[in-house]
Amino acid sequence: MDTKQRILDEALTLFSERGYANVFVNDIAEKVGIKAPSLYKHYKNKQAIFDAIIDEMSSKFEQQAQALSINGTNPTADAEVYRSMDEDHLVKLGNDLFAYFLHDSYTKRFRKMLTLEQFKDKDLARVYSEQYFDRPLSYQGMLLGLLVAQGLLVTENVPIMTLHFYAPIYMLLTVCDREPEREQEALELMEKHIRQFDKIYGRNF
Amino acid sequence: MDTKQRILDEALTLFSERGYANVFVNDIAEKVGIKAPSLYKHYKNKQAIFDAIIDEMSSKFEQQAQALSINGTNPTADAEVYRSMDEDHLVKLGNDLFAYFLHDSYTKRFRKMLTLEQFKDKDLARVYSEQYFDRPLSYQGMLLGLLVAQGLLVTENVPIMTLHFYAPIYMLLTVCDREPEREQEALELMEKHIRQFDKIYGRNF
DNA sequence: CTTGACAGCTAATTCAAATTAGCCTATTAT
DNA sequence: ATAATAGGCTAATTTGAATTAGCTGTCAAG
Repeated sequence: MDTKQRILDEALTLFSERGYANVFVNDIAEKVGIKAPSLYKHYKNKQAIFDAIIDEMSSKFEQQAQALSINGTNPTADAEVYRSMDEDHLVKLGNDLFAYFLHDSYTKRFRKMLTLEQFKDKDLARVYSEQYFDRPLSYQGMLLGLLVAQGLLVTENVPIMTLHFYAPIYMLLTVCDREPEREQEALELMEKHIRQFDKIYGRNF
Repeated sequence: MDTKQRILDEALTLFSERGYANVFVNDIAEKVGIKAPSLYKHYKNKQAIFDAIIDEMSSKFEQQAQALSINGTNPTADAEVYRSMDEDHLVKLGNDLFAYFLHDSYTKRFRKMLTLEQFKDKDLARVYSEQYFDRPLSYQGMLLGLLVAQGLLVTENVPIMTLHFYAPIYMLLTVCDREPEREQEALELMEKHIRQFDKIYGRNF
């Protein structure tokens, strides 16, 4: 990985741990293995590093949005995959989602960084909400909607059902971000949550 | 309010908007209407102001824990209140909870401040989780447990049901904290959430 | 082979923010 | 009445972090 990229990577790590203001260009340089002034060969200033991270993100999200969709271009094709969905499949879906959000290094660091910077301006607020509220609800709503269409889940209100599916996952995720030692506990709650979700919304027979 | 207290109050406001590191003692002094060096007559340094806020909080929470319990010392007395609980009562319970968390000035500023400082150290992480995860789940679990005992709600797993009740509320709250202009939208989702919650867990007849 | 751009370095420089020094006044307790 | 204290002020001082200046070696292109 070239220096320019390594700077972003190390900066992201530091920003996610301490927040922008508590990270010094010196810290970043040190992690990269160069001296602070050398950073300026690659980025105009500290803010430009931050901005580059946000930009890089935005494009990675585009890709990710595709990748998460198992067969992105054709939602009805996904339906095949879920035709035989049962509780264990749903648990797996939830666990995978949780594991991805929780352990994907890039995702995790970015989320933590945004958590610390979300109130700085409207743009960052927007990015956070998009990424961790609107988009997941919309994507999962689509998936769960397929299950409803299949008759595997029953509800009159898919968006609210989706909220019921996702909100606990989101909340447990934030717990793990701030207290990683509670991950096991969170995973157990996760599984119970999904099993109960399935019991509640599953076709009742 | 005396100066010492006003300092805490203005500092809390600023910390909640910008985070500790982005607030200068000068800013605090200005809001209070004194010069920066005068702050040091009241607090040893900037960190001591932050610490005092946290301490003050912790004690307010003690009180609050009592206040929230309608009849704190005697849970079974609460049961009376809820004997005739129906969907509209539940909506009101949720709305009140939401409105309190969202609009109580002190609570709101403190929550936002903690959001920005939660990764600084284990203590702060603990305080956040206690206040916005463990305690609400435990308290609401108690209340919802009463409704289950009354036969007004049905579940085999009260803690998970409580998660289903609270997690969406929490999530919508964080949305409003970062995008206050979405409050209306959040309130509507809130109400739908609770109505669906009631439909799901309510006795089915 | 030599030139220019790239990416590093050390040594300033700048600037802003926290804190301290030392003075003044008003209230309060003796 | 006066001495002590509390709480304010202005004017330093200190510190530390971001950035700039300007030098150097490397390597690829002509």
